[in-house]
Amino acid sequence: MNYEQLVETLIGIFTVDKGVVKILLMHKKDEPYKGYWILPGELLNDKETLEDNITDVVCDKLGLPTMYIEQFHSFSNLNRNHEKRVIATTFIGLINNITLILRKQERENLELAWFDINSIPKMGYDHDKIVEKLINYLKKRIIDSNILKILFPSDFTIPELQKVYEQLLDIQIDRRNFRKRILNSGYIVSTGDVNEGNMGRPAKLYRFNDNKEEGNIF
Amino acid sequence: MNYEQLVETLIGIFTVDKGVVKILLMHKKDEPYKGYWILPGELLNDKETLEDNITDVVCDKLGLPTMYIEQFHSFSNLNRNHEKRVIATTFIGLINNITLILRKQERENLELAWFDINSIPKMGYDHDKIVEKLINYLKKRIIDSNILKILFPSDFTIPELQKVYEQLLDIQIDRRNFRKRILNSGYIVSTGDVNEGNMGRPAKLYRFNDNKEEGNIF
DNA sequence: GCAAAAGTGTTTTCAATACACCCATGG
DNA sequence: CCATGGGTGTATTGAAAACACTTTTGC
Repeated sequence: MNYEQLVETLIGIFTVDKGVVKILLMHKKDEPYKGYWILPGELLNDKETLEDNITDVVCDKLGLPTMYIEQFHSFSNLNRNHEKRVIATTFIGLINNITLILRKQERENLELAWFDINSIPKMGYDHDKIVEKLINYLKKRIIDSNILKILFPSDFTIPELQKVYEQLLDIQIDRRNFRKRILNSGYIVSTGDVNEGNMGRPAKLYRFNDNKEEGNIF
Repeated sequence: MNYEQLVETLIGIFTVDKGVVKILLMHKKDEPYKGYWILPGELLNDKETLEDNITDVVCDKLGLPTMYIEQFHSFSNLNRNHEKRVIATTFIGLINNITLILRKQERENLELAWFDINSIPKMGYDHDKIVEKLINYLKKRIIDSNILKILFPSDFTIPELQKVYEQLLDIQIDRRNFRKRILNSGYIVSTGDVNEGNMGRPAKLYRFNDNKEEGNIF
């Protein structure tokens, strides 16, 4: 009986771009699954923790800034990799769009792309199932004010926030009631500025309140 | 660089006994950590999944009936085992007291014991930290009606249920309001029987409603 | 001046809270 | 008959839901 295992990490990195939730995927250039998309990740060596390893993936391999990372599920089906047995410990990463844009140009050579979570492309290995579970997990976590704070940096509008809610929770909320609830909750405060340049009346800008402790909105 | 890893599973099995939440621990009979308590578990071999492995632990090693099992966190600190590098994938198991008692006698030779989660004994390895996180996780999950349904089989009383709530969520709830909320929610239904033989007025017995879909109480 | 999107106010409804009293059993 | 624990009812309060109209911009 062999007890030695290969362990890999995989990460689903999410961001919000104009009210649309997106995930970062890598284009696979070699066989197997050439041309398919996969989650970024790396084999774990015996001198690093899972968390160190995934931080490496994010910063060194992908060239992204440090971000909020949370461990998710470990997948161990025997046939998830057809060549050898590999256990995957998966992570969820969250980054706001502002921080992201600053670094975007640095790695144009890497085949990375953001996908609307409602239009996931053809995925290699078992990554389609993993992505599906990651998205479901994000849906459950989205009511956490800390998660929202990470995805929405200063200067977001209430309608933008509402769009993400409705998308992830798959519900429709009355605009006026949404506004009232979120403002009364004390989780967000006005910055005093407005969002000009779009169609219609400019929206007021808000940011999450740092003085408010973590909690569930809704 | 070595990529081969030892992976173990560990499980925290919880039950509720007369309104007290308890966890099942094993007494370690050999060095290291002889005399300390540890979580049940086993090394993973390369022909089984993590879930198969932990089911084996529960059924074959511990002699317990099949139960509800959920994967929790994977721990990979380099020094969590001082002899060699072992990654632990942990699980939470839930079983109700009724099912449990039926099998209790079978394995009196195994040094297993149930501990009130407020009186955890001296634990080996990093299991104290793992137990703490498992308990915190259970606290968050306890509002899920499906979790409660597993822990409370048919014929529980409302005060029993309330005790567990107050214990885990660390709150005090007015008896009359608790009763109203839980009954109005539709999650539980009366069995028509009463719980005789104790001090005071006999309590009515309830069970979780199978026709009610999963949701959060409170 | 009109379409598009954002903002505001009022009434209703329902559930959570606070609170006091009565009931059934064992000793 | 009394101590112990369980069950019932009501008034109040607050937050969520339902609902229509006004404001600011770009074209």
